[in-house]
Amino acid sequence: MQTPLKNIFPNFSNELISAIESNASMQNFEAGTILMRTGQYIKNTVLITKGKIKIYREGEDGGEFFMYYLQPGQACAISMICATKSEKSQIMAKVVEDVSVIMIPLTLMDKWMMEHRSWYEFVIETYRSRFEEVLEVVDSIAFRSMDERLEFYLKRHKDACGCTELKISHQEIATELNTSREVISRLLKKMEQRGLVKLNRNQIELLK
Amino acid sequence: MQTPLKNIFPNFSNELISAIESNASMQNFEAGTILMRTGQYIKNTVLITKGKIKIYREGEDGGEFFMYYLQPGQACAISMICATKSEKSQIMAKVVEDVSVIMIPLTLMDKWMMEHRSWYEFVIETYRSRFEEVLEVVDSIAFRSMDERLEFYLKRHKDACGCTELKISHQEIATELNTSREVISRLLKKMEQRGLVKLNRNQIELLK
DNA sequence: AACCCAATGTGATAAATGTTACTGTCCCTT
DNA sequence: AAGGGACAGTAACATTTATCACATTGGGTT
Repeated sequence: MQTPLKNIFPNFSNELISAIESNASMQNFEAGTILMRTGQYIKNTVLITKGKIKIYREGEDGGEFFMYYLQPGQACAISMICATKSEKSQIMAKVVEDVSVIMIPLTLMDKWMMEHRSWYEFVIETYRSRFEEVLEVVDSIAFRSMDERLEFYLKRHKDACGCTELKISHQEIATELNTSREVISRLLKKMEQRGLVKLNRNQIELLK
Repeated sequence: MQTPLKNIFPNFSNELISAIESNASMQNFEAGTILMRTGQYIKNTVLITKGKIKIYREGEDGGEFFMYYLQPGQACAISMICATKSEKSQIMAKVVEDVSVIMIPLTLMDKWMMEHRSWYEFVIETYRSRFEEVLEVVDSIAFRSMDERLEFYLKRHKDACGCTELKISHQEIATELNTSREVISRLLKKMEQRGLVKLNRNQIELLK
């Protein structure tokens, strides 16, 4: 029933795959589970083999600002970075689609860096791609107004789900962009008038 | 005349210091120099031994959004991340105080990860601290209004210069926060009325 | 069908931020 | 000393975003 690890992480060496299989534990979580909260200590590095996780930055007032998705074949960069020093998490991770994850203890994460070239490259590439993604998020809030940010948001969700119909409420979008529902409803209406989307109840169809 | 490398990078092993001294080149740049532009290919990892560098994210419209400072004992995380794949720079780096930097070729940056534990730890710690700093920047723009962002900005500049008198124009602050001078002038005036700062020409004195 | 409730639409208004225009001040250069 | 230019103060107005109030819609439940 399980997809072989080699398929999900094609760049991992066979030795690394063996090491993972004999040392790491696989766990499953249902949609809605909070995998990690801001401030919690990180004890494992997390690899995703199935499902989807959303990463948020939490505001002091309870805001949940959407940062990025984690998907199969990816790892949580924060858990890698913090793992080496057992630091506190700076982010919140929420399961949005039932996931299977591989938990790798801190000590191994560090040890494998020296032993497995393919692990080293995977970690570095994870850092790089997440850093870039976060920089794009900075762009979107630093330079753009809400209508452009909304389009950016929708595009990223479309890319993540691989479909054109997003099942998401205006309220949820508003929360994740740290604005209010009314603003999102109005901007979506304008986008509909421009022919960019088609609005249905609990669903946004992306036309372009 | 040179401060020994060991003083600036106390955690580097003696072997690593020797490797740096025999392989890397030291260069000096004057204040105002653009060390790296967005889109340029990165050929070296940069360590700072003297002076200060500011890192910006550039907007399409020419905006220069301030991200963080680089100071002696630190390295450019982007140059490390991108170095391994010779990627394009996602940021712009401007010298703000005459600097001396050590340029480390791509190949060595990567090679040393395996050979020198202290280099490995330095690189990982650089990633971690920069990632955290960028997340704080995200916070400031995602959750806070301009007056709080201004206070955050001033605090970071105070920390970087280690003094309470910032020599900076309102226009420069406005550019680096991607807003307009008038807004900054107004907010600074309010801060002065609240007793947080004292305003002089080309200088802002931080009182608290 | 009658009802409930979450989701959405929309107008009115407030607050924050951006823009324009103009003034004054200080410093440097000539 | 006179002129020019960068810097700063401020008023008036425009735009964007946030907030409040309330209406409407549609799906599910009883």
